[in-house]
Amino acid sequence: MNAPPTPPTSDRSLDRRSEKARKAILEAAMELCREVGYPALTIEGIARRAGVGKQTIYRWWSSKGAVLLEGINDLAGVSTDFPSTGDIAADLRSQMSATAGLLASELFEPYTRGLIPAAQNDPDIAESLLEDILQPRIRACRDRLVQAQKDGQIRDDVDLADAVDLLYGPLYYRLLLHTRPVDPADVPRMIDLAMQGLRPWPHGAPT
Amino acid sequence: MNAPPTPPTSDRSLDRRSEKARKAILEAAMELCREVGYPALTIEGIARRAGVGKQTIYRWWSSKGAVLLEGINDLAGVSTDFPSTGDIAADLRSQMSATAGLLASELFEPYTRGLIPAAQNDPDIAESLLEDILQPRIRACRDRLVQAQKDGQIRDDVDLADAVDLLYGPLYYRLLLHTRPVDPADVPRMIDLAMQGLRPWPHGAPT
Amino acid sequence: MNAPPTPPTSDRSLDRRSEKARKAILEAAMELCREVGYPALTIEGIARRAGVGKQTIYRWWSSKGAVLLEGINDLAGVSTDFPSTGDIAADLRSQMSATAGLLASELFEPYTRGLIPAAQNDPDIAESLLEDILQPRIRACRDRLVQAQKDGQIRDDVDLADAVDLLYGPLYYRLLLHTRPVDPADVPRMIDLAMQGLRPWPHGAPT
Amino acid sequence: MNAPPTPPTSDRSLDRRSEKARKAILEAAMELCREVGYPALTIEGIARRAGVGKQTIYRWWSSKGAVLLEGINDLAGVSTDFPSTGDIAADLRSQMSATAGLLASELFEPYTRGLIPAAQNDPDIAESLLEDILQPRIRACRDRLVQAQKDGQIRDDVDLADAVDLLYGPLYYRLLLHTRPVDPADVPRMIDLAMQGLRPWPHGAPT
DNA sequence: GGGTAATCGAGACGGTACGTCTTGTCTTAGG
DNA sequence: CCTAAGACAAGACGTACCGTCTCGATTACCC
Repeated sequence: MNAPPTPPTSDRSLDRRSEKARKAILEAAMELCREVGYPALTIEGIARRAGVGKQTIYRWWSSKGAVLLEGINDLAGVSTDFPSTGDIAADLRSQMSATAGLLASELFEPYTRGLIPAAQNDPDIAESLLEDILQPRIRACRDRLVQAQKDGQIRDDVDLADAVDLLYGPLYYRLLLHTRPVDPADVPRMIDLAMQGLRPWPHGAPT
Repeated sequence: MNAPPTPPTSDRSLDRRSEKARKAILEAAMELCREVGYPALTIEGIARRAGVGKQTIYRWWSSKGAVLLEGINDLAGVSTDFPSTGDIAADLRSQMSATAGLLASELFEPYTRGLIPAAQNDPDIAESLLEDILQPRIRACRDRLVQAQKDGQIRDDVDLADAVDLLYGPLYYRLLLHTRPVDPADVPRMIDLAMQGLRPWPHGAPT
Repeated sequence: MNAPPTPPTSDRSLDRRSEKARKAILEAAMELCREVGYPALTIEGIARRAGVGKQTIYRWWSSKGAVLLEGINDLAGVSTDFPSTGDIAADLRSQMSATAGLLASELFEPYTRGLIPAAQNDPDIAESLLEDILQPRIRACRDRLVQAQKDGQIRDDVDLADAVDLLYGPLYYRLLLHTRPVDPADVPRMIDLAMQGLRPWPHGAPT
Repeated sequence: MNAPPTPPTSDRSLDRRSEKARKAILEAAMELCREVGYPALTIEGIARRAGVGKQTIYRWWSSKGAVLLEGINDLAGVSTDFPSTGDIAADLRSQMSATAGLLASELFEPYTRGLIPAAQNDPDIAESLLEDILQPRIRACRDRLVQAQKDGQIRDDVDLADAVDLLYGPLYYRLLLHTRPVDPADVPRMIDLAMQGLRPWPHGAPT
């Protein structure tokens, strides 16, 4: 789906695409999504703000969601690596606090307000979102958990995909259902909880 | 926000509102949202399918999201009570499996595809969704956890709001980010994980 | 068409129609037509301004044109009589100057802006307008012309229906085509012209 | 007001306007006005029949009246010239009979039923109607009358604007007030009347 | 270093939906 | 039974965008 928008890694000297227009479009889309929200975000509006013809957008992207996706990608950059100090709890704390900070930042509103909603109704967006944005980060986390399990810091019988869900789930739950705002300060407490569990002691010991 | 749609319990003799139209609208909206998705859901389309004038929708609801909200509310009914057998893990399993089943059911697609996305961009929807749909269920869960804590089945120092996030987070994470489909069969495993935590017993046992 | 709106001559004590509502409606309609023009005149608007239910209008009149018709009728009153001093030119001058004054008056805008236009597209309005408003006045003029012809002040071979057209035509021509505003001061000149004709002398006499 | 609808004489290479759409719109509007009348004439209806988006109408015209105006203009064409045989009465007869024929023709119903009524309530329409349709014809008539006056066929003291009113007034009077249908056969009689006047020859003069 | 082909800004086009307004009918209370 | 009030199905209003299309005017490649 995202094929035409040649990624920066490919040979840009072979296409006549205007990098200036591309940047103006992504920036305009991100700004507008923050200002007016995703439903009111409009291809015409993006073109107007970017000083670009509508066709230039339609030529390279298939929907406003696809534009935002590329915008977020540019924004999120490549930092998918996970710290590895040897202490899994500490590493989770540092990485996930940063993540929580990003999710709560207004810079990432197009992600929350636009992409995740769009993904619920557009399989192409859903796939790109998962593949391009989420999976690299999930994989990085998972790799770190594998190491932690080898190090004996995580029980051997724990399915690490489940572990990722347990760690990141609460973050997105608060982000998307608005029960409580996402707050990096809460992250360490939640990590402790996930590590220790709710149960008072090993297995059903004394009353 | 949901004030005008007087619930059937209030004095309908002073209310000239047509119950027939109301039902036709809610049903049409839910159907259409499932069929064409939330972005393509249209007030005009709802009116057409319901055999109703557009004004009749605008008179009582402020947006397509508000219509869906009432539709989901009718659908979800009043069953917010939580089982209480004395075994918290068993109770969570039975309740949360049911919840996972609903979330995965296509009947609830308007909730996933429509309401949660809409809530990201419309504070009124967000508030009603939280107040009318989520909070009653969260409260019910929380009350059960309070009991469990009293019974010594949950550590005393656990913040129960955190506990709710830890339990329900993974469900919504999978639902909305599409990393893995929501599956009731996975629920017991996730509950065990949340109860026990990731960490191996500190040299045998905890406190 | 105008049957239900019982004329003031019939027994109003036998119907339960509210005279208060009737007057309020007529007045509101005339005012609004002057204020916003005929196309923007609305049954709802009339009802609102008159403090009356819409049904009360629909019960007694078939269209906004019919309301105006009755309003104009009330306004124009019964004075259809033509002066008869023995001098036809003088009588025409006095009568037609008054007519020109009325037509130019803003009180009669609903007639110009509403009824005459409406009559072009609604045969019922056209008929009532002709029968109730115009014909009585045309007849009065014609009767006076008959007398003048008997008195030798008008050629015997003149068709008096043509004469009426010749006299009143220029008035309505200016009124409705807006070539020049209707001005009572111009009336005597036009009457002289109609009486004398354009031709320099009897029949082609000297150069 | 008629500025945007660039006439075919101007530089169409800079004008991206679709001539096909323009023609379809004018034709549809004229047809519909004849079929359903002016009040029931609708921009949506015109667009539907013309197979055109509504915006394409709103882009170039300000109201349904403006569309009809252009349609009538296309229809009436450029034939504003007046015959000049030397006999003013004969020339008036030939020209005004033709005019009466047009006014009575159903082709011109949009003019009678639509434009003239619209002009009563819309100053823009009134101005364009006068400027684009009426004045050229009035001027042509007037010029012919000037010649006739020079030729001694019209009294020197006659104001020729008055003369035009006297000649055309009766036509429009019958057309718009529906006292009698407009009939080209009546034209010569009315012209004779206007030329000779109503008054008997001063002391019995003519034949 | 001109030819040429794709891209650019611009914006008209046929459409669909918006949210508002009015239509004419119907129902409800109150006098 | 008439009234004021106002809900109802219907549909037009004028506006905003959709996604496609056609214009010249760059622009940057290739020969």
